This record gives sequence, C-alpha cells and structure tokens, in this order.
Amino acid sequence: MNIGDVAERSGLPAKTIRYYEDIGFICPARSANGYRQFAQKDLHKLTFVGRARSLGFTIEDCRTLLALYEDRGRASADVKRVAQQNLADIDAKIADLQDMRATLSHLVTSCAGDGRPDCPILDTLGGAPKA
Amino acid sequence: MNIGDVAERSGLPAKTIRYYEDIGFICPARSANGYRQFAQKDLHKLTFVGRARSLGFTIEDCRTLLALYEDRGRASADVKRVAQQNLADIDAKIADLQDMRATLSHLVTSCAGDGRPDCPILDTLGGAPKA
DNA sequence: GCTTGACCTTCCACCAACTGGAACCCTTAT
DNA sequence: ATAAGGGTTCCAGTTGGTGGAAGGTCAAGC
Repeated sequence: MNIGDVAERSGLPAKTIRYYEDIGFICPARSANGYRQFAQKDLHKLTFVGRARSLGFTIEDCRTLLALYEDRGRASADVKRVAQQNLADIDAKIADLQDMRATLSHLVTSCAGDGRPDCPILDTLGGAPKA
Repeated sequence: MNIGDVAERSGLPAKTIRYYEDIGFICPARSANGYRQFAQKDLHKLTFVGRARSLGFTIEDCRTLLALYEDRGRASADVKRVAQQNLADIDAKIADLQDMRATLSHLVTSCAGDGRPDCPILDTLGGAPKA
C-alpha cells in the first residue's frame, strides 16, 4: 500500500502518517522508487493511534498504549491505569470549561448587546486590579 | 513600576508580560537603564488580558476586546458577539470532551484491570480498520 | 571598594501535534 | 511530449507561552 491508500483507510492525513513515522510509531518498508510500502500491521497501528488520539490520549500515551498493545503478556491493569489517568484529565478539562462557561454565560446574558457603549463584559474584564 | 511589581499585581509571569509586549498588547516606557517602566494603564491592560485569557478568549480575541475596551464609543453588541462566539466554542469543546469521556469511561469500566492480558480497551482501539 | 544576591535585559530554543508550502521525482495516460 | 496525480524531502509556521544562557544593574552588607 502507498501512503494515499493508508491515509484513506486509516482516516489520517498523509502528512500525519509521515509525522507518525518521524516520531517512531511506524517504520514502513520502502520500495525501489523511495515510496513507503505499508504492511497491514502499519495500517493497524495507525488506526489504533488514530482512535486513541480521538479519545484524547496524548502522543506519549499512544506510545505507551502501542507498546502494551504489542506486548502479548501485559497486564490489563497497566492499560487501565493509562486510561483512567486520561479520564481524570478529561474530567478536569470539562470542569474548567464549565467554570468558564458559567462566568461567560452570565456576562453575555447581562450585556444588552445593543448600540450603546456600556458593556458589563468589558467592565468586568477591566475591573480594578488588586492593590 | 518594574516588571516584577507588575507581574505580582497582574498575576502574570514576567516572561508572559514580555511576550505580551512582543505581540503588541502593551508598549511600556523605558528608563535610562533599559528597564521597562509600567504605567497604571499597562497594569490595567495586562490584568484585562489575564482575565480574558482565563475565560478562554484567544490572543486574537483579546486583541479585539482590548481595542473595543479602548474605544469609548463602541457598541456593546460588538463585544457581545465576540463573547458569544467564545461561548459557542466552549460549548463545542465541552460536548467533544463529554463524548470522549463517555466512550473512555465505558472502556475503563469494562476492563478488569488485573494481571491478565485480555483488555477490552486495547481490543477496541485495535479493532479491524475499515476494508 | 568589593562582593553577593536579587533584579532586569536580550536572544535563542523548545513544548504538542501537526499543517502548509516549495521544490522536486515517479508513473500512467493521452 | 506532456500533463495530471501520485509520491519524496525539508523548512517554516501554528498557539501561547516557558526555560535557560549570558550579561547589565542596583542596593545592602562587610
């Protein structure tokens, strides 16, 4: 398979696939003309990484997960630990965003949004700095 | 005020303040020794930007908001539009994260997390790629 | 007067995770 | 012959800063 095929099947842009090679996720063979020749296994790994990324795992998480994936004897507890950490990170992000949302939504609601200049949003942002 | 004072009062690291000067948010005077000399107005603007950033506004949003802030005649509708867009972005991010969270949480729950190698998390990530 | 330590300065490099673009090669069809 | 549509490399840019080196400045203590 050439990079275009793999891109289509994995759903990742070709650029990203080259990048993933760069950082050592895959190491496809090369044919005589220099084109990358992908094996099923490469496609598999790329799809794996694509899914993990879409679930919010970082690249380093993916590296860990790939190693666990390749290790037939790994304990599921190791995988679960990575996933749980990720879950906690996601929860923290959601909480942050919900805080922001609450404040901002309050400000938006209180702003008339008309042609006059008085605006509680700017007033709040520009409130007196501490001492 | 020197940069250290402004850092403390605005809550922003000195590095960040220099960066904000770089990108044109402020333009503090300089004293004979080359030190930045911050006026109240600079502190004000930095605090403004710090608050806006903590509400998830991008740097470019901040640029817009600062301009509106400085413009005594602006319409509050202009500000509201920026804030509403930000709110929509935040909502989209929250929805994304909640999707991730649901999937991942399901996977984590279904994984035994013991010493055995079978792991539904990896099984799902590694499932057969499309045709 | 000298040193010490806390400040300040600039500049350059780096982080994540790609993405865009230039300049060029390979293959196939017309 | 040439044009379209692959592929290749490499360099630079994105966002919003952060870390560190190398060096200038200032105030206090001895």
